[in-house]
Amino acid sequence: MKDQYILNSVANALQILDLLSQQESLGVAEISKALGFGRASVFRLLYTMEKSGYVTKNVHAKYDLAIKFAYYGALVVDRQSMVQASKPVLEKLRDTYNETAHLSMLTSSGKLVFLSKHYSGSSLQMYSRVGEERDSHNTASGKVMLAHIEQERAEALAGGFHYEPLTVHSITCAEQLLQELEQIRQHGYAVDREETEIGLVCFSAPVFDHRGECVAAISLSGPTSRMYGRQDEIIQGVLAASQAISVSLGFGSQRSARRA
Amino acid sequence: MKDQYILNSVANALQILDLLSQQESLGVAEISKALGFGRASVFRLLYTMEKSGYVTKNVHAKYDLAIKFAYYGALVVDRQSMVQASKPVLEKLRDTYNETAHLSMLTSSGKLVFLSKHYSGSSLQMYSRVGEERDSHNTASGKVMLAHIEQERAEALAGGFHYEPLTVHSITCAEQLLQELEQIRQHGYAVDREETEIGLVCFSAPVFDHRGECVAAISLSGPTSRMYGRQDEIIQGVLAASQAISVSLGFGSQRSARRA
DNA sequence: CTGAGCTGTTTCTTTATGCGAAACGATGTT
DNA sequence: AACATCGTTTCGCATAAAGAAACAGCTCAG
Repeated sequence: MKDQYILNSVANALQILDLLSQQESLGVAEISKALGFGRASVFRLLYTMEKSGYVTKNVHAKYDLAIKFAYYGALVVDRQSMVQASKPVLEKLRDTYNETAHLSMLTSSGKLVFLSKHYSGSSLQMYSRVGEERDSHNTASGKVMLAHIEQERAEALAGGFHYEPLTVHSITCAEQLLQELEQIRQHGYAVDREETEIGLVCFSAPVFDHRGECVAAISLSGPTSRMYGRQDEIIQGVLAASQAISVSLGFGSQRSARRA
Repeated sequence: MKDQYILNSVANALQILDLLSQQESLGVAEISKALGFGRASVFRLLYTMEKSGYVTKNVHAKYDLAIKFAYYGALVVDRQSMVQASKPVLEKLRDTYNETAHLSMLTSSGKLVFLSKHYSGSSLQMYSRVGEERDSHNTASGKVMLAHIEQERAEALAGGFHYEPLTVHSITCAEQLLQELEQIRQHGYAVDREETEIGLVCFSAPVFDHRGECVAAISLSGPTSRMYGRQDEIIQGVLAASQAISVSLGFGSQRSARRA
């Protein structure tokens, strides 16, 4: 009895979808080998998912994720109220500094996920795509979110992270992370100083909803050369933007319980 | 024995996802009522899908599609080679006429789906979102695609459509549709003259890949007032754009078998 | 305060269903 | 022509999914 409520076939089907997200155009046998399910089972799983419109079979009997994912994906993103609320503010932020602006939130597993991206005109800019997940502990927005959720949850998450140093500036342990979270709370913003990639700097500030909960974070990202020279100015801009979004979500209109 | 290869639990799970796409924040009991499954079964299905990251449970034990859909959706769209190839061309087309440009393709069930949308700056523009599906028989791009796939498949699809007239200009039967497809093949482009909505006009042309297959269609949409005045000019622009995209997909580089 | 009527979760039992093994037919390769 | 490998189909058995019903927690009305 591994997990008493897991439905085997459903979990297997979803595993196939995950596999198809990593690699396109897979056949029955390939999936069978990769996941260790019988060929017949894989066939039936794919057959069911094709009839339901979640995968498509091409002429060579290779399978792919269906375009339905694009539609559902767009729905999911649009339903996050902060995406709508942040759009004009982030566009203005992007235009003011001509750097890429993001809106992000935490997943239930404590990773950071991008909800929207507003491209700078520059040809040198951060790679990312909406829906993508990153480690929270080496991104500015991830650290901002961790700093503003319940302390005990943040500590639990921090204890579970995998601190692989990506650059010489990376955070290497939970203690270091928790210490920085304290500073972030004091300053009201977070910085990623080339912690994931040399040359990439990122400033981030929290977004609060009507209950005073931190539900998202915004960030402005760009290359070292362009970011450090006008650091103070940019931080002020990011902070102002985050506050504007919070207000449009109803923050401060009631007596919102702000955490210490 | 309805469909011998359908896996019940998998199909049920996917039905729940479809339901969650229509309505957000549903509880176990609500889903149970809507789909006619037992409460226990719904709970187990949702439990499995949550562990696999396809749905999220919020604090009130209400379920929603997870953000994973956004990521997978972006992957699916990006993998369609014509999305990349068409981007610069469609941006230029949009800028030239300041109207909304779309790239679309047919689904396996013969509906039209939007692969990319390039917004015009105008405040009056067509509503649509990437991934959304429309009936093929009353959209310009749908008709273009039908006109350029295998004749017998087009006829089979045309016979299966549901011809509900949306405006006085709508196509009302398969014969009328097939007749128009013939004209579209002769002219090389299709027009939607307020067939879905009074006031909305749309011009579309086919995109061919390296084998000479019609794999997509592009379109330019706008209000009657702005479209009809420069009709000929716009049609030329759309045709030129579609040919440019076809060429960048390798059309014409080999001896591509063009259909009659 | 209490009881009715909702939840979501858990347990249990029975049956149907999903599973693997193996045969089949079609393709393509050596 | 023999072989390998693919997707599909069949079959029988053990398992796992489904439903009924008990349970616990909640809200609300009287």
